[in-house]
Amino acid sequence: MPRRSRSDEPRQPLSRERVLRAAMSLADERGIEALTMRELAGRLGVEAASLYNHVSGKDDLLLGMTDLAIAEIDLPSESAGWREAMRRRAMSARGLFGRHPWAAVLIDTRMQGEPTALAYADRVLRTLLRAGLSPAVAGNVFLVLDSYIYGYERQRSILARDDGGDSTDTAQDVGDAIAPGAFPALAQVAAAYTEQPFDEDAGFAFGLDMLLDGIERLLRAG
Amino acid sequence: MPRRSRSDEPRQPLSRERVLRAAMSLADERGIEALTMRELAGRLGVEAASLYNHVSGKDDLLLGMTDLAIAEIDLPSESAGWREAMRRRAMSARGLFGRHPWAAVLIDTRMQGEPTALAYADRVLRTLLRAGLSPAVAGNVFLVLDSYIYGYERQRSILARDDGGDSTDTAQDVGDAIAPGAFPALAQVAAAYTEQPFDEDAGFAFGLDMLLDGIERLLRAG
DNA sequence: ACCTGAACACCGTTCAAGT
DNA sequence: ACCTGAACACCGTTCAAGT
Repeated sequence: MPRRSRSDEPRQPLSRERVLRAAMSLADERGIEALTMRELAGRLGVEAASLYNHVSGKDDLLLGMTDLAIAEIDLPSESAGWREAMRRRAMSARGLFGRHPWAAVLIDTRMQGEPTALAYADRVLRTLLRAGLSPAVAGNVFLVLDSYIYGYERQRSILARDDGGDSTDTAQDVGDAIAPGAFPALAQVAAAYTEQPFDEDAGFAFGLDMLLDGIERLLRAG
Repeated sequence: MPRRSRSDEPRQPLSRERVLRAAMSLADERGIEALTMRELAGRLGVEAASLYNHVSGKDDLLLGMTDLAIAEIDLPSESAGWREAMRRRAMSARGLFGRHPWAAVLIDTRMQGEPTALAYADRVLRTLLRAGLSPAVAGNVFLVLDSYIYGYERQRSILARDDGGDSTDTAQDVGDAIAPGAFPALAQVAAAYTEQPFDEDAGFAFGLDMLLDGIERLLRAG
């Protein structure tokens, strides 16, 4: 018995595009671990086996989602200075993580030599080379910046996961969880964030600007 | 029919400790995705169901491994200066990732309020507070440093994964994969690393020192 | 050309039964 | 107290059969 597609939407033909978009929605709403071939097929009004006509397997599905996610990151503008370009792409990546919480993990684990990723890397490296860095240093700077951008999102999501609440709740929880006097430095920091909530965007910019300052000094020196 | 334990080792009684150690060995040798309850049980000469007498489930197993991994990171020495202490813990973490390739991912996804993790955080924060940072800034600095330390390992492992070879091979591959003239900046950087291999440790220290410089300036200013 | 139905080889986990 | 055997509810994937 064919499952009817939901509600009154006209039954559209399946396509790779539709499968990938549905997978992104499912991952957005229910988390990446809820994304199974069977669940995804159900949402599309189809059996799991049918998906294999449009993606070659789950790996290919995740790869396609990764590609679409990367495409959502702003490419650094050609005209702006390198610092503004790097800052914009960092902030744009953070926006992406907000819309698609699974994106950081998937880009980490699934990024391959897809055209979208190569084009993105080329644009970033071109900006750094034009700024005056040698090719070897430009590559290292790219690696360092991405380490921080993706690493911060991972750390942030860990801290936020402890409970569904904001950073004040997390700090409160940490403060409550530890025995009085057991971890004084940790307790002191937790107390500070209980009074004054941690600003995730400002906290990100704090480290990013340290790195950008370091690059700027490098350019002035050499 | 009971599976005999392998070779001529005397059959030791199972324990949480032995289960965790065997899980770490298995993950070291065959990768974290090869770690299944059934496979682990087989290595211990036991059925999968028996493991549940010593760990409450796979989550608990991964959590226990994470805890043991964190315990392998050197705690910053009490006597050394803050910069030396932060540098040493960063390098110690990189050594851990070399011994246990799964550690970075697991610490990212599984770290919780375990005593080992809390003790570690307390020690790091104490060092930063003594150096003269306010509690709120110390927390932010901790977050920024860990973002970079764990983020670098993730990026590094992605680049190294393309092939089993070293960075020169990766650069060669990237150079070969792209059509001539398609991604000129990327090609230029790839060419540079084909001539002169990328030094992963130096590349890590490059970004780490930028952050430490930033913290140092912060301390001097405030 | 695309979807279904049924199967396969795998998971993590539970639980009564053994010792 | 600890291990086994067998089952359960899930996975991703394959493939002959339908249309």
